[in-house]
Amino acid sequence: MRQLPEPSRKRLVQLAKVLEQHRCGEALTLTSEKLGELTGWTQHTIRRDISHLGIRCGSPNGYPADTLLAAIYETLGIAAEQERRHACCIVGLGRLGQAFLSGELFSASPFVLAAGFDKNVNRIETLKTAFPLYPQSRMRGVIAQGAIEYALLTTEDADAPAAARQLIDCGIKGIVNYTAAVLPRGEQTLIENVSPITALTNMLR
Amino acid sequence: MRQLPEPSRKRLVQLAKVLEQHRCGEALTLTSEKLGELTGWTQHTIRRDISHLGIRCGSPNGYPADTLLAAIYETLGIAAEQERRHACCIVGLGRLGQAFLSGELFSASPFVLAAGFDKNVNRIETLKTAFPLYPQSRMRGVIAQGAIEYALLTTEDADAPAAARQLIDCGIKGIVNYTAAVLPRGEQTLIENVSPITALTNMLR
DNA sequence: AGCTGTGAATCGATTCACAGCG
DNA sequence: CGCTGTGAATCGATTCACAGCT
Repeated sequence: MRQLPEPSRKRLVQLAKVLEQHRCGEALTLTSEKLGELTGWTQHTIRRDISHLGIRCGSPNGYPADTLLAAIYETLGIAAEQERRHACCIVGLGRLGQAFLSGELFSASPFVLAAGFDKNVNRIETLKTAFPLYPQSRMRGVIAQGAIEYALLTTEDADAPAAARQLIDCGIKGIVNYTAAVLPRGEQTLIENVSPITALTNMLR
Repeated sequence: MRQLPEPSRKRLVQLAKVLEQHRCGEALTLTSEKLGELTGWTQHTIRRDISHLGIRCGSPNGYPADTLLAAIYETLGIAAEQERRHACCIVGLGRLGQAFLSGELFSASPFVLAAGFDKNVNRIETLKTAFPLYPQSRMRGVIAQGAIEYALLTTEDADAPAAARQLIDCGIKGIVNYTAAVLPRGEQTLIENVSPITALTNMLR
C-alpha cells in the first residue's frame, strides 16, 4: 500500500464524518455518486480516495457504510476498537482557550485534553477544569511525562511564536494555531492554521 | 494577469502576515531565501507566488517589504488604503461563539463583526456586545440589510447543517465552520473547516 | 446492467535552470 | 555577481474510460 496523498487524507477525514452522520437508520450502502452529493467532490475523486484504503468492499449498490467507516478509521490511525487516545494540551487560557476547557468538544473523538498552560499564574489557579493546569515554564516536563502529542495554541498573537517554539522544542507532533501569527516551522511538527482572520482572508475574492 | 491559483493565494495570505510582523525596524528588503526560512516554503515557490502578483519589484537584495505587502493586499482584495471592510456575523452564541464576541480579534483586520445569531432568544437578550444580536429566524433580512458577506459558524454540531443551509440560502460568500459537522455545499458559498477535531484529525499519522 | 477499481491521460502546481537586470 | 522572474521539465493529483465483478 502506497503512502496516502495529503489531499486524500483530508477528504477521508470529512468522509468519515459524513458516514458517522448517516450511521443510524440511513441506507446501509452508499454509492460513490451519493457520497459525492454529500461532500461536493466528484465520484471519481471519491472512488480514488477509497481505493487508497486498499479494501475492496464495493458492489453495484455501493459501499457498505460500516465497512468503509472502519477502513477509514484504520487507515487514519483512529482504530476505533483499540481505543487509542491522543493526548492534547491547550496553550493560552484567555477567552478563547477557556471556551475549550470543558473538554466536551472532544468527548466523541479520539482526542483527550490532558493539560493546559498559561504564562499567567493567576489564571491557572482560578480556573476550574477536569484536567490540570500549569505555568508555561513547566511545559517541557508535563508534555514528556503525559505523552502529549498535539497542542491547541490560543495565546495572544504576540506570544504565539515564542510558545510555538517551545512546543516544537518539546517535540510536539502538531499545533492547531488559533492565533493570527505566522509560526516558526519545526522539522517534525505539523501546523494547521485556523485563526478566524486567516480563514476569512483565505476566502476573500 | 491570470487567475491566482488557490495554493498561491493561501500562501500569500501567510506571507502578508510575515511582512506585517517584520514591518517595524527590520530589514527593508527581503530575499526569497529569507522569506522561505520564515515560512517554510522553498524560494522557488515564493518567487513563483510573488510573480503572480504581476509587479516586478525584485532586486539583488530582495523585495522591498512595503511594496510587496501593498501588492499582496491589492491582489487579495484587502486594499489597505481604501478601507474596504467586510461585514461578518456569528451564528451560534455558545461558549465558543461568545469568545469571539468582543470583536477585538478583528480590530487589526479588514473584517468587522456586524451581527450575531442564536436560536435561543434568552442568550441574545442576556449578552452584552458592541453589535446587535438577533434570533436566527431574522437571519435572511439582517444579512441582506447589513450586506454581510461571511459567517463564523459556532453552533452545536447537531444544529450546524441546518444553520449552514440557511446561510447558503441567504447567499453568504463564505462560512468558517468551527463545528465538527460536514456542511452542505452551495454553488457560491466557500467553506473553511476549522473545528479542532477536524484540524487534529488532519494531523494524525 | 450498473457499479467499483484502476491503468492511462490530463491537468495543475512545484521545481529546475538559466536569461536578464540592478 | 547574485538576485529575480519565467519558460520548460517534473511531479503529483484529478479525471477519464473501461475491464471486471456481483
